[in-house]
Amino acid sequence: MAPDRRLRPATQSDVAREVGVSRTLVSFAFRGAPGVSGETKEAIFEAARRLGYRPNAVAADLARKHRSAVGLYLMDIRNEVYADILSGVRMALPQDGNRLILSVSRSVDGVDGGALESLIEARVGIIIAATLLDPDERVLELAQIVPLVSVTRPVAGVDSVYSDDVAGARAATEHLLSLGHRRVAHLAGPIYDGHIARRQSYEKTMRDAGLKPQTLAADDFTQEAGQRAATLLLTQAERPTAIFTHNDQLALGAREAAYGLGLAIPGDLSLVGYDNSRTAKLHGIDLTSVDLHAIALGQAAGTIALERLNDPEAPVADKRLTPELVVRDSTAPPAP
Amino acid sequence: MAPDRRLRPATQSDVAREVGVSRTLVSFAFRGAPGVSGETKEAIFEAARRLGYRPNAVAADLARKHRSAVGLYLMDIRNEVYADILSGVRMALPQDGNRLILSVSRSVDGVDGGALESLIEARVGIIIAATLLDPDERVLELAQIVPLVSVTRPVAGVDSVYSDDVAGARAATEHLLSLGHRRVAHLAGPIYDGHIARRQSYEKTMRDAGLKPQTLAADDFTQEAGQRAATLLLTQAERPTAIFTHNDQLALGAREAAYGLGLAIPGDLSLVGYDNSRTAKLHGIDLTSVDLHAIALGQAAGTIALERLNDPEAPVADKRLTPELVVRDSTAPPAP
DNA sequence: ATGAAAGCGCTAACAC
DNA sequence: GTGTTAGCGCTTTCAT
Repeated sequence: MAPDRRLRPATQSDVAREVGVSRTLVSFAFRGAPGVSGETKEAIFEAARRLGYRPNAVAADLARKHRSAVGLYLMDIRNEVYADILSGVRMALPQDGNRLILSVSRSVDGVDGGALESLIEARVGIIIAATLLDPDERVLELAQIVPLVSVTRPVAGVDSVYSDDVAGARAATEHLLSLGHRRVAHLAGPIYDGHIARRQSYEKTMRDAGLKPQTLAADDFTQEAGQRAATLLLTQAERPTAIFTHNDQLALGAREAAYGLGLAIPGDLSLVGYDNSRTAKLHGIDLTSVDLHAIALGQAAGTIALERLNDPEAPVADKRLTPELVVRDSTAPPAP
Repeated sequence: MAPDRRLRPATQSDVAREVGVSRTLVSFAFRGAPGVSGETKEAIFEAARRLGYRPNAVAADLARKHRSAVGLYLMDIRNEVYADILSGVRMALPQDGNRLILSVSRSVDGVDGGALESLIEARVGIIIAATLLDPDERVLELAQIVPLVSVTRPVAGVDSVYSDDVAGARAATEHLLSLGHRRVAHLAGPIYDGHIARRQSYEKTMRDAGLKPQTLAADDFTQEAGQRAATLLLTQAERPTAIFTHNDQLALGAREAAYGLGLAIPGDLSLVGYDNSRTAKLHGIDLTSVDLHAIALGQAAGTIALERLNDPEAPVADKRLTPELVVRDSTAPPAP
């Protein structure tokens, strides 16, 4: 039967007392610091095991006046992109050493739950945030409180890792235009200052082609919101022959809306998403989508976070990756 | 310009000095403890705001010898079920008060990253774990180190909240049998002691009907693993006319495998998943699936966690919810 | 209503 | 190689 650690977890003092040495040695032993004889070390580990001692990383950070935990903020746990970013971040962090504390904003009910706040209170040393929706000034303020790496969105003066949304949205829009579409609509996410590059790039591309952009903002980033908004878009007098959406979830919603109205894809409506999620690849879905290389994004963010942790004075990082349009069967020339 | 808190975040002492009172009063004020005059309180909050003081929840926990953070372990961030559980847990936790620290096991690459371990090191007061794959004894050991609530899986002697997998798997299997299928296969997840109720229930249901069960374990819980395993299943001499899978991701993989082999669903193959995920509901996917009410599961777990935190001596909770089979177009009678 | 002092589990000089 | 001591930011008796 294991010792009952529930009442009072063993501490370094307990281990020290058990072995008959000072707390310092126990501390040194556990951190692999030099200056502990092999024998003592053995004895310490032995006693620690027996007592069920586990280092208290939190107290250690407090004493060290140095926060080793990295906080990862994810905007939307239901979006695969964020799972990929998490994966990437993990790859970049050393196996042990840095603890990773997660915090997600909206999960299904749109409840924020003070996700960022909880990271700050947990006293992480740095926050990797994907995706921040706040205005730039607010992000800068946050970065003042705790070092921040902004992922998927560039913020001047703050370490940023992102995909070139301008290029991605342009590629998507041009793909539709090159197929012969003229009434190409854009289904945007909710309006947030920091998240409008795709929309702007779409609108510019349309105007450059001499066409009138039509953007509709959904009230959320979810499939349901996409369905609601797309229904509006598709029941207009002159409905668009193609829709480019801010993300795949919105595209899937638009897809449901189209089928609900009896429209075929790509026969009556071409559809381009953004994220290149796993669902987009399914047989029968075959959604044309822009891949933003989320795993690479996460990896870069993790690396930058580590550097920032080690050197607060390092120059601000600004890393931009190039997205890639993946063409599938949801896009085709418009019906004649 | 905001004060630069990066160099040294303001502490209670700073605030106390600023106001000209003792640290104790600042502490009292921030916790709403009685015994601080209205005026002093005002002055303290004012100074705190000016200095950009933020309470250090971690240090507070240390001093209080009481851990207020609740840790949430999620097995698979790419599975919607876990996003729903997170939502439910959040609903149950009071807005402020308890910090929620997340930790996920496999994200995309199967890297564990010591997810549970990191929760323990973060010194959470209780861990809500969904889904633990370890054998019962190991779970009991863990629960010794820190109170644990097991979600989606019952463990004797440990607070548990789960869905009735036996009933769910039976309903799924019986549905296929009632359609007239006789060669019904089961695509299970990787073999873990704690996660075999669905498989066992399927096998029992088959035998009770006088049929021979055929179970194949995928090497992961992912769509890719499902596709690999299902390809094996479907290229046998006598291929099954129906497959019941451990979860929706495996079902989606089986779906890809079927299409890859030129088989129609449900014409040549009936398919039943588990989770009733959003993808299952998509037009063109229409996957028959078992809903385990993940949000309710999370809510119950959160409630139980709070109770356990307040009363370590409370009787062990065992809460079982009833799942529900949702029939869609992926199931039909077998071809004659 | 307010403050002094001890202590939470740990690290980090600095002695010996 | 080992021990002493003074914190880290906070809570909590116990005085005043």
